Amino acid sequence: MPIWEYNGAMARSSTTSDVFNAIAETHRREVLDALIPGEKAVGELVSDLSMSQPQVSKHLRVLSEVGLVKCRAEGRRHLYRLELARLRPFHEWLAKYEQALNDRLDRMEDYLQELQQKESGRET
Amino acid sequence: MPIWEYNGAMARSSTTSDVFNAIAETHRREVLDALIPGEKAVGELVSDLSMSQPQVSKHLRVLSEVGLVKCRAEGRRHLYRLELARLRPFHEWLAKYEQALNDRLDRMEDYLQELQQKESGRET
DNA sequence: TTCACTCATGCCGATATGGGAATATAATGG
DNA sequence: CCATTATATTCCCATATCGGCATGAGTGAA
Repeated sequence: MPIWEYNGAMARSSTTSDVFNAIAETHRREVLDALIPGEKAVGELVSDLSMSQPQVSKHLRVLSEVGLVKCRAEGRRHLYRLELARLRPFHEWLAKYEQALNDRLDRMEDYLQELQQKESGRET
Repeated sequence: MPIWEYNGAMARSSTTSDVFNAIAETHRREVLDALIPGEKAVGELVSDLSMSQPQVSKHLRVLSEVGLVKCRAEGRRHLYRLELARLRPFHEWLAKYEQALNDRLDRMEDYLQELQQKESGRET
């Protein structure tokens, strides 16, 4: 279908280049977890987690595309390792909300202080 | 199709009760962002972000189901607010990796110290 | 009550995605 | 070169999900 006849119906925003989507899948998070102790070959992951080999490979590919893991070939084994730096977007996203929370608390504190000052002003 | 003839092909693990999946969608994260300043009605969200009303409502529903937002009815307006406490799963998940990172650094330090001791032992 | 307003749902089409099975590709050992 | 081991890729199906559109539901006002 030509793009100019585009219907308007489009599913999810064609992601998988997005860290948030990469970690959305339980199995993918399991793979990441399994890599915490350190570098592992695909086969090890397959037996550690109980997933099929193609399944693991595919998830590794997604994780790889978003940079959450890096691969190193050693002979015919492909060793994958975490790339923790790539969690940064997620970390920053989260931080934004903490910041917001703190700001709110600060404002509330200011408000309370203001109230107290008014109180003490009336008392003198 | 009867369940006992179940083929084996199953798409994603039927989520949407998973916080990680809830924030996987860009639009959903936009909704959350829009709520940072504070409680807002659906209509406000619709005009702030430029999304259709049903679209916003549906995303709010998902966010609601995983507890990331709470709703309060005021007349015919439905006011949604962030439920920051629900960000905790993210924190914990992230912490696991930061912990792992620190542990690795510690181990490396230990290793270096060990090396130094061996060195100094040989030097005496 | 009836109309207007605000939001939630249901239905539908298009698409993205995950998993299984089989197969291709790459590296190692004989 | 051939067999084996270790991964990656392809094909296919069932399902999940998104967005648009129309409609239903709840509340307030005339």
